[in-house]
Amino acid sequence: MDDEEARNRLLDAAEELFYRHGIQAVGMDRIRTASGVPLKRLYRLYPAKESLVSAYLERRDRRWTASLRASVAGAAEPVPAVFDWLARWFCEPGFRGCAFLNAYGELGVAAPEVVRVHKAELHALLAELVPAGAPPALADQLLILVEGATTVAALSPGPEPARRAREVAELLLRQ
Amino acid sequence: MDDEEARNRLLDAAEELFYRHGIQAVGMDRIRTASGVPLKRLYRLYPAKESLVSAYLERRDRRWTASLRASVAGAAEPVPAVFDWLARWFCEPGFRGCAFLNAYGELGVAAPEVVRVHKAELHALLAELVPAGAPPALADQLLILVEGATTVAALSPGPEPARRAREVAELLLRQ
DNA sequence: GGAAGAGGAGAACGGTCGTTCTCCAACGCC
DNA sequence: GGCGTTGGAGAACGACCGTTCTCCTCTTCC
Repeated sequence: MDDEEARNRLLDAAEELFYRHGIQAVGMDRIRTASGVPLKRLYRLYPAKESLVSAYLERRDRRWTASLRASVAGAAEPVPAVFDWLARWFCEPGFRGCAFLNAYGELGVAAPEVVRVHKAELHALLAELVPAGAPPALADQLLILVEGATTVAALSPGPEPARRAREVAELLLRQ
Repeated sequence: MDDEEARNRLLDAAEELFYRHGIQAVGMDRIRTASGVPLKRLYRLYPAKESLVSAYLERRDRRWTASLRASVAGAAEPVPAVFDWLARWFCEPGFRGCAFLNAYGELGVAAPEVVRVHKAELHALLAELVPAGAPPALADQLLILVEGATTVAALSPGPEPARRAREVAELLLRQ
């Protein structure tokens, strides 16, 4: 097992455990057990828990954003496509809301920078999708719909919040 | 200091510390110091940290819901009044999003029951406010707007998310 | 084959957690 | 005043945390 595979295993274990149970509830020893990577190597690759947490969120941010962009890129109607993508996300087993918001709620000001970066990226992505002549507040309103659907789905998973938000978004686009 | 005042001091300290720093980050000793209530009495009134956490959230739920209901009760347009109330909440110093969602994100399935109860109450309150002839999905959509505005404001406090959500809600009501 | 180094397994360390216990001062009752 | 009870202050306890260290087993190079 080379360092790259060790990193993958560590991030897989960290993502599974941190997302499901929260960050403070999961100890480094549990990540060692789940990943099979010895503690010594873990601390060589990630010198402290904080850096493992940041790496977990950064990898998740890259995958999440890339998946959403890819799904929207080929769509005839990009804004509704965002909510269709959300509906599929909400149905994934183990879905438990936005990992970045969960981390921010748990860690507050101690949350890693990538939380803010992730939300700024999402806002920028939505701003790219709105038609050229639309009012500038439209991207903000779409962001509220995306965050609201995600939050509602966190407590009662399933595609319905995304469908309801999509209806509202289509109404906004027709205005 | 009788038991009732001790309880008030404990819940004040718990609310301030748990909401600001998260639940797991705050130890019982810190609550003792902040409240001035001795550890022995703390454990007589709340036999474990878990019960103090539940009591903190339950008191917050009662105050939050009562304040929102009172503000909406006297309004000519109840639905927009919800968002005006949100705008004032988002401007309070130390605002850091919904305490119940933060607790759920941190504790997951171990979160106390009051988290679910709080969200069900909010949905029921919104369902009372929609006009009689409105489509049944309207309350769900308003809930998405409320949660979305709260979530967006958690990361960048201020009244704007509530104003943007209010515009969308008014558009929904006109449909 | 033997020396030297890397890497793994897991014990150990200091600190902090939730919770309990010890000790003592203050008070009511006779 | 003497005595039993209550409650406060804070030490103590066992468990677990993040992190480091020890020890041993392999591999590699000559």
